[in-house]
Amino acid sequence: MDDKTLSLIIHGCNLAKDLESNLPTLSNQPSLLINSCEEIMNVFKSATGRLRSHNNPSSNSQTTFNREPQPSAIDAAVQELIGTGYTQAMDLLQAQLLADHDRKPFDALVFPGSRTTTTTEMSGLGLEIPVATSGVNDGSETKYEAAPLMGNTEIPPDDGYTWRKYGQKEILGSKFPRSYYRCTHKNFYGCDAKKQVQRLDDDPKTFEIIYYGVHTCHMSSTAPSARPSADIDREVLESTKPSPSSSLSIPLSRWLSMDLEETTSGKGTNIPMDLQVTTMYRDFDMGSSGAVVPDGQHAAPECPVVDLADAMFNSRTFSNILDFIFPSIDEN
DNA sequence: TTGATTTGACCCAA
DNA sequence: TTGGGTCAAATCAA
Repeated sequence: MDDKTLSLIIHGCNLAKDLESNLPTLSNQPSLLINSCEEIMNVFKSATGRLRSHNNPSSNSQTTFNREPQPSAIDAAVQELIGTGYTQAMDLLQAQLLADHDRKPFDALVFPGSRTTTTTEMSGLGLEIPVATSGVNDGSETKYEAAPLMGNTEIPPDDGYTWRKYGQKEILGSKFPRSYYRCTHKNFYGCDAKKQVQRLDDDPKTFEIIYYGVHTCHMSSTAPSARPSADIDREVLESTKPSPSSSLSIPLSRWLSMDLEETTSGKGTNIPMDLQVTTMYRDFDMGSSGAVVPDGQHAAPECPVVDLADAMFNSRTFSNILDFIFPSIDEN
């Protein structure tokens, strides 16, 4: 797979993520929604076309696709992407691209201090790949997260918890003010979790989020709403039939991912549902931009669209889903 | 009406 | 004294 194909796939994922984050505002603008969906479909269509043509380099026709894989280091990474997990495969892809080509596929942005790295710019398309990393300090945990590319870029990305802003201060030597948040349920459940959010001086598109304390609100049997969506999903998936009219607020794409998960598990994969769910959260724990929750609490994945992609990529019926979404590729 | 945000004031540690 | 964290009244929005 060449860089452009990789760029297309990542671009599609980012577009889907942007669409998800702007669903509340776009829900009453069907024409914009249609345009966004079509754009995403076109990107993935181009990517699948390139992937299939790449698998058949001997063919002169671009309308006939050889489904037999042509093994290579990069193709192996693609297979990994489809077969196991998005995050792991992206790591593998990056490592192999670094090894195969004498250049960096992504520009690594190294933050000061003890933090690790995050990837940002994809060559060619100017794509941003927010990969949050964290460092643990004295009882606090620091996380770096990219600002939304669309919509209100002033607010930090949702991490699955509900926060109430209680202060904002100009910080000496910093260009941007620091915002102070506490858990919405502090008063009712005594939840002492707090966080401080501040934009980086040298990268205004990145938030530095410092978490203090542990969420105790979701431990109360009477406090369901503050729990991260990961926990909510786990329970919903374990129930027999989730209902979108539940009082719990779950983003549309998460329901989509659930439906896909149910669909794939019921259509021939022998993987138990519980194992599949575990795999999905394991993948989130291993990287990407999942929320970091102090003291080992389960992080709430905040990329529901990646959830969807993960469900697709983890599915053995992935190609069937693609055929369903992009039927014209084979028809042409 | 209720809950969230804003913002100036207050408190405290260095 | 100063800077950072928090409080709380005023304001805003759903």
